[in-house]
Amino acid sequence: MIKITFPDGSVREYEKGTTALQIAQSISPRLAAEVLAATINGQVTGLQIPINEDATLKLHKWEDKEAKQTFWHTSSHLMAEVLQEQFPGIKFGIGPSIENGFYYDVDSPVPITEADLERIEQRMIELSKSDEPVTCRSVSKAEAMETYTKKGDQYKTEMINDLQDGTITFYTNGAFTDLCRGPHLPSTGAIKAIKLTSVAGAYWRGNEKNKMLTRIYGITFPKKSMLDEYLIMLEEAKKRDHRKLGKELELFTFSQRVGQGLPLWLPRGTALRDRLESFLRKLQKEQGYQQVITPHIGMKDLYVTSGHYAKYGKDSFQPILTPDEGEEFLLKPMNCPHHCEIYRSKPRSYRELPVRLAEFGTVYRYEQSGELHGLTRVRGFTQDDAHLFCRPDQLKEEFTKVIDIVLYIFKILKFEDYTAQISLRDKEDRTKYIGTDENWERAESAIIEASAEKGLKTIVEYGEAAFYGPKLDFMVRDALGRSWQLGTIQVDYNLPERFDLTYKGSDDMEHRPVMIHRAPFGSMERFVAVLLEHTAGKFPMWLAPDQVVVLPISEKFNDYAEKVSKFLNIHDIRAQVDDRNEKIGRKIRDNELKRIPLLLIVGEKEEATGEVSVRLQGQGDKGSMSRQAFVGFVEELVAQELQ
RNA sequence: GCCGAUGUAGCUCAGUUGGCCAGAGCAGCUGAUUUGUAAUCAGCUGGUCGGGGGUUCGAAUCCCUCCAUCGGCUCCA
Repeated sequence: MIKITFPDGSVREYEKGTTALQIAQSISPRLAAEVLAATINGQVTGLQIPINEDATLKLHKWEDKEAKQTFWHTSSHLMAEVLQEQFPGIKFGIGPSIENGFYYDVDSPVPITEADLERIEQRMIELSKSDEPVTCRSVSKAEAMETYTKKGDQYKTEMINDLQDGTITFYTNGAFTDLCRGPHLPSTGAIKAIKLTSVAGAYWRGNEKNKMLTRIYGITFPKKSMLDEYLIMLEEAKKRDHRKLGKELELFTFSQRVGQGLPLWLPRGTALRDRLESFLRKLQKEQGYQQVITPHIGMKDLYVTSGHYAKYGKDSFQPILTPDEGEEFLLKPMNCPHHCEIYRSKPRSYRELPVRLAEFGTVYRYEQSGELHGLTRVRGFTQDDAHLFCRPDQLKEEFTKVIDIVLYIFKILKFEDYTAQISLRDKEDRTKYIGTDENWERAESAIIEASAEKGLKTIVEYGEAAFYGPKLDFMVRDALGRSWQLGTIQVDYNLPERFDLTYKGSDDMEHRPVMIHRAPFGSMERFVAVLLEHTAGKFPMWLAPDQVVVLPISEKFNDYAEKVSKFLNIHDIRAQVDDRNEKIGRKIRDNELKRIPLLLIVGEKEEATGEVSVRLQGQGDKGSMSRQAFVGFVEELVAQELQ
């Protein structure tokens, strides 16, 4: 007999070799029907695996991540079974579960296209109805190798090569057997709703030098209604796609003639961006930043000095040659070298540090064409950049103050779902990095401590640091669940060295300052994109390109509407008049769709009393008030938004 | 850059298997209407069917090529 300990602390005895599924059945048949995976002694495993010794056991229902992963992983095997049947000669790469569903990478002699997906889905449903058991078998490395060598499968044999003998298992569902670590569902019957979402190319093992395999994505659920819900959620998310909203709200556009990845900001988008910039400018001024302006190009030599040319020269727009002198210039891919030269423009004393140079600097990077994506990945963009040159002992404090700015922005704009990623050096390989161990340790601990003190939700990634220093990135998800880096704070020991930046210390000696790169928004483009999706285009009052639109009931009241609008403008409220010859209902509808936060309806009544009738976006009629009271109302709203 | 899909009016989209002067709704313009809280009515304008080349008596439709967009992969100072 073996003892099984449950999460609530209770212990039950079972016969040796009992499976988690049998244990679930012994507790209640209903539980057994709902449970999808188990964690045995901290290891996620399939319900069908016999337990041979005393163990702790946790059973997972759909709500648990472990259950979903198991469910989707089994789904990918079910899909593979169909693919093997319908595409003879097909070879399989890897087929894991992902955050939302699963995929399988395959190498098929016949191309698989989206047109095939529905047919594959149908067959998967058929197979799941027959509720095939999923069985596990341990095999020796030699046997595993032989199985796949016989098939001429270079992918699986390559994987087996990397595995330890004695740890290799095969999983079988129906006619399909796969090299797999598991875990899996006990049988495929639980997979009731299936949607194969897309086909895409993916390099074998993620290396672009390798062959490109076909990746088939899908998602499955235990119930049809859950799939329907998921698909509706996807539709909703698409409605907030910043590319769609940007077009609808006339914020930005692209032109093939101008070039791909080069956004054109329309008047309304520019108004929005201006508000964001002045908001940040004000915060920075409070923290002692100084605003600077630098040109859009710089001599190639500048980037050779900074080291960027060697590393990123091929990813930049190619050098511009002057017609006469034959000098080479680069469109600036970053602002740092220019700012370093500003630092160098005069001797610096320890007393004036930190020097904080800020610039909304537009930079150009030759991103790969396939990587461009709306406003989130472009070839020309404006960083809300600043470089802080400080003494090593000031590093942590400066770092903390930058975190404060980022957190303040997130708070004001109600970004609650973000994670802070701390990128540190690779633990094993320290040769990739420049700078002394002492400096690195100081910088890394400064970041870790500052993040902890600010109570950030952090994940630590080793080996993700830039070659010149560790960094802290703030990651936010877009409407479709894709993760984007917004704010970034990076420590840099490289550029001060390369540009020979110094300051005179209290000891009358020359010292090397530490540099912090930081961009709380990341870039104006990406930030506006994420903000658009976050707010679904309903910007807070203080940011909205148009805060108020005045709607006269008929043309007779255009003059009064104009008067109201002017009155509001004088009080720094962005207001316009919709004087189209349309019915009031029509004007309301159109302006609601444009996400105007406040609409003022004016007609005979209002003109007589000098009042305005107020409508809040999405909330309808709020009654009328005097013009002066309305100004107060707006000011109150804006003040609330900005705390 | 790579794999796959897509590209018809300013926007959203119809145009089955190649065959009358390429359509609709919205937007725009003109006129009527002068409106009280989410679409007033009528008329009109607007398209080298992404660009180029080819097949054919005939191409939005078939083929080639380039460009752009979308979904991924790789990359992201």
